[in-house]
Amino acid sequence: MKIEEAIKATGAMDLSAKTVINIAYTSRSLEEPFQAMLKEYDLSAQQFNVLRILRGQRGKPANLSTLQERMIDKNSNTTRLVDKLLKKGWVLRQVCEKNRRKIEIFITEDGLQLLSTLDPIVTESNKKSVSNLTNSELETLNNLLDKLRS
Amino acid sequence: MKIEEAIKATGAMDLSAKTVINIAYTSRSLEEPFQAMLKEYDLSAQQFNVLRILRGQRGKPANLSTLQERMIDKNSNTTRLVDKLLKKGWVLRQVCEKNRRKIEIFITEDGLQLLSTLDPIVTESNKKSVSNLTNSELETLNNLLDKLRS
DNA sequence: ATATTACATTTGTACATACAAATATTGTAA
DNA sequence: TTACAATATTTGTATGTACAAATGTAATAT
Repeated sequence: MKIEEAIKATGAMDLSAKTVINIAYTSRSLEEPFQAMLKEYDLSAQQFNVLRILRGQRGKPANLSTLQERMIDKNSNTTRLVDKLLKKGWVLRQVCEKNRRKIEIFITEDGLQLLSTLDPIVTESNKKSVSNLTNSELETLNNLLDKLRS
Repeated sequence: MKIEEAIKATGAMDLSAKTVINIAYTSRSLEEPFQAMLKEYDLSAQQFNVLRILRGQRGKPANLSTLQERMIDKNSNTTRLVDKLLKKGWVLRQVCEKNRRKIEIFITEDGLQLLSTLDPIVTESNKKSVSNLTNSELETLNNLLDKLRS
């Protein structure tokens, strides 16, 4: 469905506005079902994002600023986000010995286990999300988005 | 910048995952400065979205379910969102005479005035957001996003 | 050594969001 | 006409988010 119909726009939209809205709208339409799925595992999208970043560290700890830097949705309250993960036993938190201002955050075995359970579900969800486009179209789309941000 | 670099991914990402993340990431990168701009006018992105939908009604009232349906970010609490706009004098709310379950919401003159002030700023912001792409690329991008959602 | 500045995180506060339950109104069927 | 289901919105509660101020630590200059 064309974006104008999707949002039931009244008048003609200029190309820039249309594109900006299309990106936001498409993003939301993908996130909604994904977040609903995560919720069954007591995870928010942000928490999931943090767990994946921690797994990507392969044993190396991450501190809060690293997490913030890499998160898709930047948010000043990474502390409380990590609190939630800690309470559920999916991460560990300890003061860095070399620089006691820093906090080192690790993913736990339970956290890794949870991600393993989610991996196939997430892969399937992603595949389904983009199944209307061919690989070549997906490559084009990624290139355009990369260029748009550059 | 390629999305893998932007989020500092460790391993290779499959095309579906990459695309889904690219859309979310790009969307956020456009929203952040836009929301910061709106904030100077004491508006959230959602509130702005509602005001524009109401203007699009050209005098015809909208009820809550219409608003919800058309909003980019679906949200079950349109009531409270409208409360905020009401408190700032940008919308009016009255019970529908024909069906007293329904609430009719209108944009006020002040609300229209605010949007008029914002129009050129928003247009400029949108133009700047997508200035790295040619018109032809923008058309392609919109088509791909439309197709992805279809 | 002491003061100053920068850094990293936490906390307070206000606001936003999600979802379920409650309320009120309308339409329909027995 | 009463009861019941459907519709539209509001409210309660829990959780999430944004930003400024506070805290604690480290590095640098005086």
